[in-house]
Amino acid sequence: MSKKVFVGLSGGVDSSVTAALLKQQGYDVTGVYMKNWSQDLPGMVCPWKQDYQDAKRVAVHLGIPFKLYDFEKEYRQLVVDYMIREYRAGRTPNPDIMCNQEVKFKLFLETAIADGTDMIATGHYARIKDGKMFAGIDSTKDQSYFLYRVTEDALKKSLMPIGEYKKSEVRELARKFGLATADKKDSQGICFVGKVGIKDFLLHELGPQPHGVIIDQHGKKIGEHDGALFYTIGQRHGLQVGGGLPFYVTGKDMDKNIVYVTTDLQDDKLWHNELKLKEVYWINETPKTKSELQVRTRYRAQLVEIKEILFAKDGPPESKNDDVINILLDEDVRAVTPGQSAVIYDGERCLGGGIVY
RNA sequence: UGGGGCGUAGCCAAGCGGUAAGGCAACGGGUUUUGGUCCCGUGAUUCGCAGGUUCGAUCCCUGCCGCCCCAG
Repeated sequence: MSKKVFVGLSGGVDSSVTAALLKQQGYDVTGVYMKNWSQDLPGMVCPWKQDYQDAKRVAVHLGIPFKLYDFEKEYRQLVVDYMIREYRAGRTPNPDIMCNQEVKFKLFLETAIADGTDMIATGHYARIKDGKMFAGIDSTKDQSYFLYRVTEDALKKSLMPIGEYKKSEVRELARKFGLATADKKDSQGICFVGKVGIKDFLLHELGPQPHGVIIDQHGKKIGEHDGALFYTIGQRHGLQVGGGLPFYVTGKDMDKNIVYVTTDLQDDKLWHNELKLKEVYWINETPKTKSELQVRTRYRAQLVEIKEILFAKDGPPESKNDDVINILLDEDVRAVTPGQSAVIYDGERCLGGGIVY
């Protein structure tokens, strides 16, 4: 009897092709639409119904069973609340990483297993071999960055067939399979916030924030902001201040409600050759200190060579000793941002990573 | 109320007699399963105001208004 696999169908091309490929490979495939968010937001109608229908259409076309898992409550709690909490603390979270860690590869996996499947599958551009994770073949679409907090155990029960293909090939396959989603535009932005934009979403959730001052590299006040929590390190637009050169955010003081900026692209405050990470997670074994490793500080960014990893004894007060590390780099990296993730690679292999603090 | 300088789009800023550069911001679009970055596109019938000289003025002259600096 063939292996049972539940494929997360989002209504997009990638997951559609994932299901088609697995079926072609002889798996006993079931399509599952995860309903994580359905609420309309000011200026945007939530596309979940459309996505659900597209997912169902694909399932029907492929002749596979189709299910709906309603995770709205959990998603709100695990992903959205986390995101809001982080922004309030002045950090810049990555909700999609949290979504993969807590929802797709934990809640969905557990629910699906309990529902009788052997494995799950998703339309991620990454490769899994023996519980190890590797970058997708298409380096321009590689999504392993978003998956570094998925456990080895979960990976062993997961399939990501799309990781073996380039995006253009996936589109081609979709057409070949006759999938309705073949030419559907790629989704972007946080899945649920979508077109609205993070600032509008936070404004909607938290209401107007106290305004404060914007101070440049010379200590001079150059304008006012409408809430420090809306701004992130490295950010250029949205400050509403002009004149001469563009301003980039270099830091924030949440207590004083100050946003610091600079016009100097070489400003020391914009560049770092050391990363302090907390909540460090290794997918498999903990690597040796001085191996030849690389790190990525944002999605699709170039890998940067690591000079040394120091397993720190002290970290931020709330963290345990063994999940804090310092990474020394060979070159400077721009706009290292607290709350964001730094993901560690050994070439194509994704080893794990941590959260900048 | 002696001397000097300046007033060009929301901001910075070139032009100094020939029919308004550029940058920032903003807005629109593109890239992107986080935030951000990045790329492309869009602005003044008009140059503080009022007169004058000239074929023609943002550029020259006069007056007024506003601002800055030095000196009292």
